[in-house]
Amino acid sequence: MLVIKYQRPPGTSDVTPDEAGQWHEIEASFVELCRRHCFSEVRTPIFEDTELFIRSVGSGTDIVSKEMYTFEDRGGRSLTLRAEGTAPAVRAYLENHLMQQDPERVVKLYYIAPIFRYDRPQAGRYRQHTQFGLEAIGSASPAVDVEIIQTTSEFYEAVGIDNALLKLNSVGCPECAPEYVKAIRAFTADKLEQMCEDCVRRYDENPLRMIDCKNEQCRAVVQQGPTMIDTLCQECAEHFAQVRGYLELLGLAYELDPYIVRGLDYYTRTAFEFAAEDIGAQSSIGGGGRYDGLVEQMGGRPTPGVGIGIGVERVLLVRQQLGVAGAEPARSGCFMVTLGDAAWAAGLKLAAQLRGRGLRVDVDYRRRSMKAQLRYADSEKFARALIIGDDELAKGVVAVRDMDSGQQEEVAMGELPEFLRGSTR
RNA sequence: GUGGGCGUAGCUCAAGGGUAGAGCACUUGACUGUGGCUCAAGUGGCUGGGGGUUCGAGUCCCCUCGCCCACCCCA
Repeated sequence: MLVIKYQRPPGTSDVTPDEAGQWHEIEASFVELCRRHCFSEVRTPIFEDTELFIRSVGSGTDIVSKEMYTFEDRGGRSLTLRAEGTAPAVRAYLENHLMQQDPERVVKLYYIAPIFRYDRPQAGRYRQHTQFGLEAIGSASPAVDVEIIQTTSEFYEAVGIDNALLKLNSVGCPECAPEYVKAIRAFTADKLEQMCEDCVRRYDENPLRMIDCKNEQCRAVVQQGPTMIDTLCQECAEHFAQVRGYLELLGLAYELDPYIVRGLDYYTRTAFEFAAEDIGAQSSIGGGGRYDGLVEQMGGRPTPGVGIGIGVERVLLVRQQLGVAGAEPARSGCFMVTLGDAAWAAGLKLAAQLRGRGLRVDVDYRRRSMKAQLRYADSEKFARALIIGDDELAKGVVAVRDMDSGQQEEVAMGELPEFLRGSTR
């Protein structure tokens, strides 16, 4: 075997020509939905000031404490490869004054961006992955939460995913969230001996993590206890009720899941996640929520916001699992089949001319036999073979062969662009 | 970061101490200028890498790299 000297870094992947079509397909679906819903694209640098992520995501989170790709540049700045999509979008919102002096303007942004996290790779989890993201900054209206959810839901449907399950929760605000922490601590205090080691540790360090523990015994305990929804303050409870009302108004199905905890500190109120089955342990194909304190925390005026990140590689996994992977590419374009040196030269010239007219044309640089050229034209799904040999040259024609039907006719060389126009891209 | 499984041809997989194989794909031919079907032949391997045991190692042992699965975490 070929000795391969260099390999991709762990947890990264190449999108090969075979797969690129699928990427284009789902990117096009996403962009089209963003257009309909009036989200505008924002493109931010692939790295940011390290502090941006620490301050927004939270220094205690796994992302910040052990998953960031952080490095120092030659000027001594600490930079970090984009670990998350929301913080850079909010930074760009503030830095470019996208609110245009109207702090209540609803700024709807989308991005398609690689995200980097140092983690142990496994199916559906990579060190570089791609997120399609939506952010709506400037409004606290629960209808905005629902538009984010709706747009995402429409996206899944557009790319053939019909089994995405929306899980919904509210994590409250800085007023009421601590109440829940107190409540769950109080409830579990005398039940720790029934719970796993991790949860005993979490009791002190991060009690919220106890509620999404997968251990069955822990679940049994937690399910008897209070839920976040029970301890919401009146404003948060009202907001959440309205989110649910809008979801119902728009006919969006969801499942209440009081055990969703988001791993980033900036989330407030609405938290949601889209889950798909059968792609392994990493079943979340999109997740997000509201972040009403983030803009202010990053130096802006108090401004509410809500957004989502969609895991593109996981979307592709689900499509593969469901068998909806891209349609067979239709036959297209022309393959130039030439015999002999004079025909080869004429073919090159003709190919250039046809490409100038917008047609897709390739030639056989290997100068192989006619049989080999036709076999190649067939296997590469060309719609037409343009055959030129001494006979055709003498008559000033090209034999145009339809690769589906096998029908062939001679067309005068000068009339070829006209003949092919529209019929063969 | 912890535990477990797996790395053999471009792809999917055989061979479990004694000459590395099959199917598909690719190339060529049967068909002197006509693809898809059929038949035949051919190209293609330092068996992931390094070390060890042995007369002899895909095969046994150690190290290493990578992939997969679970934990954890997240999209």
